[in-house]
Amino acid sequence: MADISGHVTIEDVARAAGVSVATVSRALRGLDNVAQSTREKVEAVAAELDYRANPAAAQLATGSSRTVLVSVSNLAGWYCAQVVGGAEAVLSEAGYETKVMGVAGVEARQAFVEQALRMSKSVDALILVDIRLEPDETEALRGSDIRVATIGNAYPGLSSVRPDDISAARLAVDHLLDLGHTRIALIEGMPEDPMRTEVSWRRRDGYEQALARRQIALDPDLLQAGYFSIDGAQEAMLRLLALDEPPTAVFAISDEMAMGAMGVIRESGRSVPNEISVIGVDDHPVSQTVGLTTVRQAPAANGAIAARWLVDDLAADECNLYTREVEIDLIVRETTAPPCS
Amino acid sequence: MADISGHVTIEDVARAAGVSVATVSRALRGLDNVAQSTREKVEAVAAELDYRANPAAAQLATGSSRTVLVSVSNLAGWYCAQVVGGAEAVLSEAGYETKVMGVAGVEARQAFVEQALRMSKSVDALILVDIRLEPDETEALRGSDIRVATIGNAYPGLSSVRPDDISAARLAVDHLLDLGHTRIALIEGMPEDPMRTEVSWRRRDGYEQALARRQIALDPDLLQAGYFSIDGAQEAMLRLLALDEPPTAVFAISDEMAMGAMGVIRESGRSVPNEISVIGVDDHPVSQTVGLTTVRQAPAANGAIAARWLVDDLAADECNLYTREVEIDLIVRETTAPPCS
DNA sequence: CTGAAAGCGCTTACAG
DNA sequence: CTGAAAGCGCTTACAG
Repeated sequence: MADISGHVTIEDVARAAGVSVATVSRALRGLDNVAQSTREKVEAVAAELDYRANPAAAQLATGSSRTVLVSVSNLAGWYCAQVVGGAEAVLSEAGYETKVMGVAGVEARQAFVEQALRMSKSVDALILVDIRLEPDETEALRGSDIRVATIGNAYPGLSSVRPDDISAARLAVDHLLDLGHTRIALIEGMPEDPMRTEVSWRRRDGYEQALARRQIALDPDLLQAGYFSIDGAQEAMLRLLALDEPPTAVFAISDEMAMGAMGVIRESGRSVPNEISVIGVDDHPVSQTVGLTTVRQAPAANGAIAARWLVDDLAADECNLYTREVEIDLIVRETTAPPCS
Repeated sequence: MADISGHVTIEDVARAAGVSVATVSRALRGLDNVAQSTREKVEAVAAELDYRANPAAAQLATGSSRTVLVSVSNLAGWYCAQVVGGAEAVLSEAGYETKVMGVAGVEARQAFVEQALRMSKSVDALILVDIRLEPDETEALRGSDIRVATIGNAYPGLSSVRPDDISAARLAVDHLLDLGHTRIALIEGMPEDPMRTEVSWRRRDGYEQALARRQIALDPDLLQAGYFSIDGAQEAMLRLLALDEPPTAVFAISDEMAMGAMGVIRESGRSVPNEISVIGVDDHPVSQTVGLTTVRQAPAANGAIAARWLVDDLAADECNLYTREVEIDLIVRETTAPPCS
């Protein structure tokens, strides 16, 4: 911490140690063709001078930046923050730095691949979380020289990790069905393209499948968009309550939306779960405190998995295609109960 | 998106456009000493070749990386995620990339400044959120050539933005006092050093001041560490309920902790707010859904403010010292009421 | 085991 | 307005 020496270069170290810059470079990076005594001297001098290699120079020479970019749809949201946190932990552990980029809104989405490609020179790999890719974009990414892994969505030729969303949704809906509900609402993400994420429609698929198995007809009135936001879910719930025949249970595809819905239900004077059951997905940290029944997913672990793949491939100079579907569990708490009859 | 050309360099563009690399460099960066016709030709060629400047090379030549690092104590937590999100939005808007680094745990904390300094060559500025600095570390940072801004804490010679935590805490406690409570518990962050953040003790100061003004003696039993986590707060609440004379109100210095406490209170069969009032700070998105009374702070805005300072200074090639204390508001909802007597 | 030298892809005085 | 050339600070064959 002592020296604040503006700019100590490898040359300064070489001079002070009485060796060539090549030797300094080798010694400091731990290459094995360096005499032990030389290495020690170089290390001592480097430490004394408080030398730190300039990564830009190293990158220019080697072509590797030792940083990975994680692009997320909503940097500040719980889900994305978890993924970023999980990824960053393994990356920094492995000696990589992590860059983040938020891709919010349609315009950002449009420019995204272009921007990612531009950054491809300053990044060794890319983790894409919950960003929907068009086929030509998938193609462009696959053709570029950076490795990519996606979380939440899966595309041909790209590594991906995601929960089995269809099963997750069926688990939730079956739970409600088992309790005796038949009028089950779905609060989903985006109603339709262009930002609509795969997660949303996969969970809807699960919802539809679960109902179909029990011969329950789909009622379009019970499908409401909540846009993955609390506000959106609150409005969706308001619409559901205004129905001639409101649902007796609601499945929201995120815990935050489930909590938003619960708030609205209670404000309307109805009780959860006695009059309306609510179930979410995530197992958000506060869900436990409000007793929300949910389907757990562990986004931090997903981020860590993707980061691990990338780091391993980078270290081995390989480029494998990995895919992983992670398990989900139903966590029954106090917001679900049989319908009151 | 067409070309996946592994490596188009400035030289390729120069050759194709029939000019020198110097001219390409000037034209593409919009410098003004370039003939309009030349610029157009160069731009056309660059676009056709899908050329993107290698940032590492630019950085080596200019010394600037156009990226800023934001270091946070808990990347995955709501508060930090908000700050990062707010900062990233203004940074990317201004053409900067953002790196993140989690500094969790004591070991990471120890190595932190060293690491930040090492990264100082690949970063133009640093935003430090809720990381406690020792005087010599502050000194080292101030002496380095990167600009730094801190959020949550303030240090001599470094720019900082933070809420007026003392007032925030007083606002919360006064609210409880005004309702008639006198036995008010505090669930704080870390009980003591080394990771204890300034926020925690500032809010405790506010708590103590508010009580002192009303001549209410401090009861050490009512002070419990919640470690800024839900689990921690739940345990703290359990200890409070086990007291011979439990509190009639609790002030938790974060909403998540407040919600954790609420859960425990309700599980114990007591009602909120009838038997025990609860107030938090943050205005976390789900707080609204559970009706939690709180003191609002806007971490995303703080991140944006700090980022804006840095970007402006960088653009103007200045290095100003900014400080800002942001306003906080009391949001009264349904978890606070007069004590039952 | 070590050094001299070329090269990575830009930017920026310096001439013209 | 434009070009030739030096330089940014590393790494890596290539010799020895």
